[in-house]
Amino acid sequence: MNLKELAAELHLSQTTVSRALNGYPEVSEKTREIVLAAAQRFGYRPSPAARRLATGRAHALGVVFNAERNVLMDPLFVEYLAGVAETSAKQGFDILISPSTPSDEIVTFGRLARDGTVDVVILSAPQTVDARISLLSELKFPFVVHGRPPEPAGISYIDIDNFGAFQQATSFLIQLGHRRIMLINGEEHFTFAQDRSRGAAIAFAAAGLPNDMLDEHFMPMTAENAYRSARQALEREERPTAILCGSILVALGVLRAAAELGLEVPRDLSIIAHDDEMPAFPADQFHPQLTTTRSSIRAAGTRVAEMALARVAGQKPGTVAEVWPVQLIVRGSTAAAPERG
Amino acid sequence: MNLKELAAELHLSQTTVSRALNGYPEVSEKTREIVLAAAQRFGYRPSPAARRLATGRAHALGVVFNAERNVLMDPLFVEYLAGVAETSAKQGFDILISPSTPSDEIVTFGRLARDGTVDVVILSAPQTVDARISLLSELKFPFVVHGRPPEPAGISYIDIDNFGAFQQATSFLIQLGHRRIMLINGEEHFTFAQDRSRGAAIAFAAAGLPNDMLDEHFMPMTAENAYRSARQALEREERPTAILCGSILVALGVLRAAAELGLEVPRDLSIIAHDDEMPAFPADQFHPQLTTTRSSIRAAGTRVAEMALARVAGQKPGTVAEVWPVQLIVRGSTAAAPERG
DNA sequence: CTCAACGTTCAAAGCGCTTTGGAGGCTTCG
DNA sequence: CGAAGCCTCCAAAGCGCTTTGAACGTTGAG
Repeated sequence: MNLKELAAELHLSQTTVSRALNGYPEVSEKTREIVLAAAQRFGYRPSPAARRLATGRAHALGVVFNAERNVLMDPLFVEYLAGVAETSAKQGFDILISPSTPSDEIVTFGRLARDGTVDVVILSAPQTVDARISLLSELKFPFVVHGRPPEPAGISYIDIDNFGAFQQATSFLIQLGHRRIMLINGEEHFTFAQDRSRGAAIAFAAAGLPNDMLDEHFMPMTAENAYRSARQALEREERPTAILCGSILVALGVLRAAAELGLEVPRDLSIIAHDDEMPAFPADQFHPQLTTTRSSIRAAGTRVAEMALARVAGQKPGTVAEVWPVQLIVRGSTAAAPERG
Repeated sequence: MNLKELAAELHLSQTTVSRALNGYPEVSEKTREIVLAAAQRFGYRPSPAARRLATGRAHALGVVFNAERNVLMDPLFVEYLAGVAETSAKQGFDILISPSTPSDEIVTFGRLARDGTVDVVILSAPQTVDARISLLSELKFPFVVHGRPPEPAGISYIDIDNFGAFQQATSFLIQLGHRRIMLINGEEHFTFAQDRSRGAAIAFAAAGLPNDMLDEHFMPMTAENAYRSARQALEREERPTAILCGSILVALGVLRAAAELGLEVPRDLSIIAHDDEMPAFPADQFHPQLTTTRSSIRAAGTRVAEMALARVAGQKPGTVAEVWPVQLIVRGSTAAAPERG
């Protein structure tokens, strides 16, 4: 059943019926009720395609799915998507996943923006030089960012306090007597990796320690990469006594390296990992339970979707710039630094 | 630039231009070339919304994202989605993710089918009694299944040989002298769990062993659940000497349980896990490296997307019914059963 | 009593594309 | 030479909705 038929059924014009259904004021309450009742009764559902054509708004929100990056980075993505999905569903917005390879990612964004298949896009994991942001800004296409844009002015974003988290974690380790600390960070070109790096550096500076005691490594945060780096570092004479891990997966690799070398955590090695709360890998289910800096990526997903929808509803870009605190949760993977041998 | 303008520019009718662009035969090669060149030059891109309205086809493929289920089940989902995304992108199909909770999942499917926002839906993890399949069949809405439908007749699906995989794995363990074998399976209502169960049972029967030696547990396949079950079982007097794991995550939990109890793998306990090839957790990066039954969930994703697109292109349902073989890869987590104590 | 103003409703014109039913020109064949 | 047939192309009618501009009755002020 379409609008025309419904209108005919009611002996009203399409105009009136349309307006009644969409809550416009220029229709009397009595008629509105009748129309709504009839719509209900006939199970009328407006055609999204027609509405889209007529209004020019897609009622959809775009997420670019960079297959390679996501597969590397995250089981996190599911959790994040769940958050996005949740709120957007509430508002009846569809979520369009546009696949892309790193190379044609920018093309994909361009297409999304011009095609009108979505009204707004969500952009994750911004980089220090981010062509996607430049492009969308230039096209004046609505977007919001999950993570810290390199130049946040005039951009709505939400991020967790990566800087604070790693500063706090590093300070904590220093207080425990650790001096040779390894940081297994994400790839250098991501802003979150930079923030974490700065956080750790500041903690060293604040303690009056030379920052060459911080052994920092940038890499895609997989368990395997982490394993390799950790193993190599732990085999050295002057091995680190603590390792800061960019994610739970990284911690997994580090734990394996330590186990293989007969090092006991936390006696011989302290570990702190950042935890985005993947339900599949609860930090407290490890052995030993992991000390973490915790923030919920799912909550971030819901919030970023809200922002995206607000943006569609007309909210100015740059209105929202939230930085969520990150909590240091001390569990069993950290201890005082071992005595000098 | 829209079709009308392009046509005017070329001094041709919209009809001709449209046909030229869409490869219809009733337009001369010469004109077609001119049109294509002009379209290229002006950067003309047809409006998806208009096309959708005119043709009634959405050029999109639906994946229902059951937040709760997916979050529990899988980091796999990302990998799967990557596969789907890959092929659908090639054909210019969008992917629409429809979130749902378990309770309104069926409503979501109904809406998708009736709204015309997608042309076909992909359905994963079919259950022994599956309301989604019933609904879509009844509505005569095109769909394809990833996994084994309870009643496969007239349904296009692709599945891996869960039965064969677990039969093979179980037989292998029996040959190694294991008798008390534990199976940590997925939830009972999934067809894949049933198939795996049957596979293991048949292996016992074939070896002339009573099947009460198979200690089978059904549960959501998280590391934590697995840890709990494994720990409990391994603490018993008559503990299992081998554990079959439904996924790599399950193996992770089992490994932890074994480590905590001081059991060495594979000396005291053999482990075989099913491996869907999550890049984040390569089975050969565990310690010890895991013996697995392997199949690529990503490849399955690409294939199922192909099927979905073929279905849209008019292929009859039930045309495709592929069951992919699963390979047993023997690595370091399996060994001969320990001597009777 | 007249006219302006208001509250409701409507007819019709899009939105940008596809597709039906011809129309015109050119070739071919009886 | 004329009719049939083919190849190209076109005008116009939708697809199902929103939205503009106008019309209609009713009311209230002057």
